[in-house]
Amino acid sequence: MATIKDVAKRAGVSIGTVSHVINNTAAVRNETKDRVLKAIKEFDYQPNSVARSLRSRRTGTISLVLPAIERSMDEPSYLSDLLASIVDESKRYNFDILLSASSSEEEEMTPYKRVVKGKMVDGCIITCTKRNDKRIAYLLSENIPFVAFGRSNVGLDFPYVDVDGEAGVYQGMHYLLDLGHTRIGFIGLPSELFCSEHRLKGYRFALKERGLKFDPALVIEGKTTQTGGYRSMKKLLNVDPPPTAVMISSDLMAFGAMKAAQEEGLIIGRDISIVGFDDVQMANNCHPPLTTIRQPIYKIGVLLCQMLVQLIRGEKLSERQIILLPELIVRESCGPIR
Amino acid sequence: MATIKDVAKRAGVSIGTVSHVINNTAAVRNETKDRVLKAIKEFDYQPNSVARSLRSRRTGTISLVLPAIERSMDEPSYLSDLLASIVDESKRYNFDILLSASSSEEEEMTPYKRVVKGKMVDGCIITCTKRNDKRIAYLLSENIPFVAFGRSNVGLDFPYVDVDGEAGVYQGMHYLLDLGHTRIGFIGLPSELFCSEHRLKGYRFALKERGLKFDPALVIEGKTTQTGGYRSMKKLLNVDPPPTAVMISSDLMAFGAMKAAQEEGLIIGRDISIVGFDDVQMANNCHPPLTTIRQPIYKIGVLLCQMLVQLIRGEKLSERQIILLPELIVRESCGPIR
DNA sequence: CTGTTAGCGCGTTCAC
DNA sequence: GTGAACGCGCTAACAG
Repeated sequence: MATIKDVAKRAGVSIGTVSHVINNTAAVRNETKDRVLKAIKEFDYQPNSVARSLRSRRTGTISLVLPAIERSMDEPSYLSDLLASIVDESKRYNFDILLSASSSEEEEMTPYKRVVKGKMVDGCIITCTKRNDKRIAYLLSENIPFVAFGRSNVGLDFPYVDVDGEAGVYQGMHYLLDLGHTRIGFIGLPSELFCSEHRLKGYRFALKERGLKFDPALVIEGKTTQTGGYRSMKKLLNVDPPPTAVMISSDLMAFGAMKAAQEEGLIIGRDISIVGFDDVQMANNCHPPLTTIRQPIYKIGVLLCQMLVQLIRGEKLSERQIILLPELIVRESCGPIR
Repeated sequence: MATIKDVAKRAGVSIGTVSHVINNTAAVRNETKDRVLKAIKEFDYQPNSVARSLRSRRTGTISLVLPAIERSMDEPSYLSDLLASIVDESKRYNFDILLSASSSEEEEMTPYKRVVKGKMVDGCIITCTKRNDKRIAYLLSENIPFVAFGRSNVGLDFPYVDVDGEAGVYQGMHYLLDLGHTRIGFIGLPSELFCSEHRLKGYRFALKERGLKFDPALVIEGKTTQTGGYRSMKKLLNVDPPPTAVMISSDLMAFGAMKAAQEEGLIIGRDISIVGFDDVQMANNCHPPLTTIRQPIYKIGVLLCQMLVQLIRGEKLSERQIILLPELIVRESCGPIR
């Protein structure tokens, strides 16, 4: 494998000069430049990025650690969509993405220490923020550029992009209430996820506003999987009397819930109304198409990237905390009370 | 940031000794070892992976370049599922995944050169193999460990895992023919994808076997997106007479096709039968659930990882080329001819 | 404009 | 058992 030395020798110049023409870091006479370029071409020379990173302290790589709680990416959750947009956007800044998996909840910090402190990446994006999220404190203390998708309860100032989950759920509830539903179930996220409480708050607030009383039997906390949604829905349908509508905290769970309802012979949008949260791609492609609260996930990925890149470049963020408003997308999974 | 030097100084030993205790590469007296370990803990020292990679010529990272043809990962194609399994499996070998995006068809090779020749990764997985795939020749010539998901027509011996697309489509066709369909459409993949021809072959073969003649009007080549499937289906439904069943080369396209058919007022499984290919997660969750040809994608990801890791370790592959048999999964998107 | 040189942080001989 | 010294390939000062 050719190194910069070989190129220098072939071109009859010093390695410094070669470096300069590669990085355009100093003016080089055209003639010499051409010789260098020619040598580079001849060897099909490619600079060793590892050596380059060691020297320059930059890797051109962003870390994304997949949370253990997500059971990796087996299911079409928002995470796939987010990753898609991050991949797209990071490309624009010539960053690659280093995907690591945390094996378990306890070892949650291991990949961060290895990847981040080991200097394999210039910064990282964290998702799925939790209450008392250890990662945030760690990254702040180590002074590593990072951006979070989601707020947290740690009393720390850190850059994030989040969606107003309370407002989102409130919109969905408003819609269901306007359809005449009064007995509305709620399938929530695991309480360790910080966003779970916002969504629940939106549910309670909408209820309260209409003078409806909060019935704990109608509120279930499920795992963030299709199976989690499926099971939660089954439970909800066994409540007496069962809800006529259900607000669900993620589309993924909503898909499972739809399946559960259909198994019970219910026609979704007629016998039972369902509102999801996320608006993942598939929400528009299932049958019936799912009415849901759209997180502008593509935009979120774009913002996360842009902010992180700014941070990496040492620029100051114009907006350090961004909260986006979600939007109700009406499709066909809801109907009026009968 | 603490380096190995700091640790050595603190422990009152040389950096060589520290290196030995970290890598367990020589016997160190227990007492000294403890001192080193203590110093490591005190500094929360983490070896610099970049320096380590430069020296050892290993990065512990696998490359996956997202093909430009897939329009990244915006849609729930097999790629998401494959990535999920690769992430899971690579974790078992302590490999991270470097995700890069190729910006355009012409610059297809750029990310490979940069990432692979730049020594950022120990090996790579390529997907979406094409006819005359340049990447294969390149990686072979550079002697880089790699494994492909998919065969190619290049007359080269390279390690791959693939699915027998011909047999898969044949199974689907067999099923449709047994339901009494004789006018069966086919939505194929872009012909640049090498697997497109196998699938078409399965279609033609099944037809021929039953003495049915091949009607070019019923065969459409679409982009591998939902929109591609949607458009292809619309075209197919405009053929006179339209097909009563359609064999589609990917689930993603099938989802789009289902939408197209439903828009025309057709009941899928009654008015028109649809068979997909892949069995992505959503195939079981759409309505009606999609009858499809299952690629054992999780297993494929696992095999790809295992083979690549073996290659990286310099071991010989027991099986250098693996072709898996797909399986017909009968759900509800097909019905008998009426 | 071009060459020389000093590290970046670590692993690895090879002495001791 | 332990330490000194070299070099992985490159960038960035600085000198000329």
